[in-house]
Amino acid sequence: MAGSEIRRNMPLFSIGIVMQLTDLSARQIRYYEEHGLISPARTEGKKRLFSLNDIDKLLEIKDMIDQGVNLAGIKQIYNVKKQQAAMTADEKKQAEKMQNELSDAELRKLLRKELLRAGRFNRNSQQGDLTRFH
Amino acid sequence: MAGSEIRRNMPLFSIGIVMQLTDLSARQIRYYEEHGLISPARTEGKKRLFSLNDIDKLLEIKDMIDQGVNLAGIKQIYNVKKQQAAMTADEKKQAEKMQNELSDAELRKLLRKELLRAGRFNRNSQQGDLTRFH
DNA sequence: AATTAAATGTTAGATTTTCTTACATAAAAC
DNA sequence: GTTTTATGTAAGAAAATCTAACATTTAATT
Repeated sequence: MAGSEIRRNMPLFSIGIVMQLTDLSARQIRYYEEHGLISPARTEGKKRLFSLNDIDKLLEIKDMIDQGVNLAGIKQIYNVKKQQAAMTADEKKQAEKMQNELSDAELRKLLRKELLRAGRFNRNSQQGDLTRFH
Repeated sequence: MAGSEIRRNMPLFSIGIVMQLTDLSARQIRYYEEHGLISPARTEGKKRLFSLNDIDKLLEIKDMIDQGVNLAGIKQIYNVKKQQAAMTADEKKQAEKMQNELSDAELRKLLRKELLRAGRFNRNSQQGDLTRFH
């Protein structure tokens, strides 16, 4: 599953298509980029080109937005995910301990407010559903 | 495999991307369309939007061109394919018989000239290879 | 070999899409 | 009741694509 990652990161789609596929406005998509949630590639002429992964992520974001999570929350979630992905198995155990003890105050506040608001969360697979497209 | 057909026919790609993916010039792509080999969708503003199937077909065309088949030959090949696809099993038997007897002169000429020029043909799977992209 | 036809390149001007920036507004947070 | 957040909207510029025409090269025909 090495080549598949490349393929899913290949910049292929113009913003117009992504709008249709995600039902997001151009404004929304650019705003999410502005806040670092996605980083679509660019053509020489600076037009955005989105990958399948970008679209997946936008669908995830849309889901979270629909569930009332604000951008700050979404950012934190991605930060957490990223850290976890970068951690080896036993680093994770360490982190779990830390999480339960002295995680920084702001993160705790956010996580409590955004994530623990009912079990509406993790209900669905961590991944935006793009199976209908390819 | 019903939905997958829909997905593969979904108009998603601008001509710029298709150029990169196929290594064909815009002129070539438009020329092949002009001659009915592909029929990409259009945006409201008349810009072409290509599907995965369109791209596959262009890769097939490119292969055939590279092998020295001219557009007339490619057209015939698609005509034959299309007919075959539209035929039921026993219609096919019928057709095989006919093929071996009284196919029209021009088609014979073309097929002999273009198709039977060595076994360079059918060497590769009938399908443009797009696996690297999705 | 000369001529015609097929396939592609190139250019020009028009149109469409996307870009950035700025201001406007509704909803949410404080 | 302000501020902040998320999104809408508009304007002007830049990029990508469009069609149509003519130019060039390669292949086929006579």
